[in-house]
Amino acid sequence: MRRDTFQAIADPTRREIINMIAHKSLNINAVAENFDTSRTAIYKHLKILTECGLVQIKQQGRERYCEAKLDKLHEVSDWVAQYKQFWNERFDSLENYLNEIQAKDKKPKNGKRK
Amino acid sequence: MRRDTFQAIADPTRREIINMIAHKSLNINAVAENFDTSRTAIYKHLKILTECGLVQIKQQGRERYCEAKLDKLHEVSDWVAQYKQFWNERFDSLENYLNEIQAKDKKPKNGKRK
DNA sequence: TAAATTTACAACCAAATGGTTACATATACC
DNA sequence: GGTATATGTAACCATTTGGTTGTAAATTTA
Repeated sequence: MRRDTFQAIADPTRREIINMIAHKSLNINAVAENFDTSRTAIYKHLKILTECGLVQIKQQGRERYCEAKLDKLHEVSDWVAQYKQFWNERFDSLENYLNEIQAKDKKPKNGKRK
Repeated sequence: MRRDTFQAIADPTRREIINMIAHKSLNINAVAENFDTSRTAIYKHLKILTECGLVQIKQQGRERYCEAKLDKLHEVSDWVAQYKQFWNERFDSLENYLNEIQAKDKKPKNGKRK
């Protein structure tokens, strides 16, 4: 079974879980309470997320706190960033701005040719 | 059946297809030749990608050319960007750099408080 | 027109996915 | 100790996924 970051965030429930615990660690029951599926179903999502390294679970008494470890999301960010030229709006204008600034600032030898 | 951008790019074969045709449109057979699975399997991936709006197919004689339409990837970019603070390295330094530049350049009224 | 090429798609299949219920275990609380 | 709470997990199920083979249709090309 595939277990990578892309597959992990493909499921909307898992994206919600990430969103939920990114702000504040929650124990497993607390996470599950925010959904109308069973605790077991959420537990399985959490297991997938831990297996992918996006969530870390820390025991505290009888509770397990789910903590978001989102470093791996940079893989997704990197992959998508390759194609930012294709939806050039916001991001593109940010980059253009940066390029302009750099041009003014640093006087690079050659222009924007790759 | 779910059919969204996140699910579309969850499959590594589909990510490869996107990569392949982002540079240059290819007809369906040409895409399939780059994989060791059947043409039918690739055809199905292409169907999913078109249903998600990431690929557009244009007929040209008996051939269909697959063209990448990657605008929708900004959904993924946006979602991931929320969490960039969590893997602060490269991206973070880019942003810091931009912030510094802006600070020098524009003298903003208030700092980085959101 | 006949043959080759390119695509569409039906029918089928094994495995993965996302869910359930039921039960076991571990810890906290009285 | 006994009970309540929090978690782990087995067993099961329907659907989706990603693949296959086989066949049909459309378009060139000879």
